[in-house]
Amino acid sequence: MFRGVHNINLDAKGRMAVPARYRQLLHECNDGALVVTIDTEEACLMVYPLNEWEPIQAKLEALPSFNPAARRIQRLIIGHATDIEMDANGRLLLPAPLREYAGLEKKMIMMGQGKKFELWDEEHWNKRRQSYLEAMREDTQLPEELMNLSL
Amino acid sequence: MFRGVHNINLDAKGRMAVPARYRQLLHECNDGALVVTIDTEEACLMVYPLNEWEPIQAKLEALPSFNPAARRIQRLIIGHATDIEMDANGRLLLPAPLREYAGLEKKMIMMGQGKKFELWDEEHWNKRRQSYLEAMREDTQLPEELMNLSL
DNA sequence: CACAACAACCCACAATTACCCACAAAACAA
DNA sequence: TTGTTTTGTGGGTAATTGTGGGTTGTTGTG
Repeated sequence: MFRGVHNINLDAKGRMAVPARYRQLLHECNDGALVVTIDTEEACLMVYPLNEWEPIQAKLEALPSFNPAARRIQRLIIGHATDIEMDANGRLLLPAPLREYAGLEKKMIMMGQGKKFELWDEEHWNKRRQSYLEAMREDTQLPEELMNLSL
Repeated sequence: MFRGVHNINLDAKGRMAVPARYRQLLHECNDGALVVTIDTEEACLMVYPLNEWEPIQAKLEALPSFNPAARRIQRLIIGHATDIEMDANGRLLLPAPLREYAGLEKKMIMMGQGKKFELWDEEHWNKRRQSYLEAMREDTQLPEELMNLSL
């Protein structure tokens, strides 16, 4: 289970150093094999350990082929999903097309989200966080499921 | 299971280099034998390993012969399906008529989609991707199967 | 039968990537 | 503090991969 934020720098080759505390964990469960893909609603990337990813891909593939919305999601999410591995130094090389999608250049944010990580451009995340906070304070109309949530 | 995007260049003879990571996989399961055909909804091509293709063709052939829509699909999909093989350098020669159908000239996209690959003209895919993303961000009315999907 | 068009095969070079090593910076211990 | 270990960063090099094109063989056409 991943959680927490980390400020990470991308180097000139597009590599990011995974925080040391996660390295052993990632090596243990999949020998460092991960899958990175795009988030379709936000300009950010999602990173899954391989074993967490596989059932997701299976579910997406099972969607009906002639449903346009399903095809759209398959093309976007499976289409962008790329296998990556940590190198000997605990770094991940993020594919150029995905870096471009999320606007990742140097300063970025790595955020634990349960079974996956999210990667954001730092500046973009700061703005988005701000707008999320504002939305929370205005929104009186939360969905049912949330109204009953007790933190 | 195929996934991920790759930028590929077609050479003057209409050949594309398969990304190295897939070559061994393709050789192992069918000795590099593939089937390429058209996608009827989009100007793109679909490439199947031979063993994945065969049940699909069988299913299409089983459709009722007197149903005009079925005949249409059979003619389009089976009609355009062509056997191809990787050459010694891991390249595929794409048949000229299919290249023309998908508007493939030089810069193209190869996209893993589960049991198959899709081939797109780069520019065409970029436009399509953009429209997919816009649809994702607007669509409030997703089909049932998708509403409950948790990624 | 001769020719043209095309496809298969081969080789060689260019470009890119993966792997490795070395150092800098930070964290921790004594 | 000072020394020691861990973590983060940069970049060189060798190996792999991508690209172009020449030559030979095959197929179809006039």
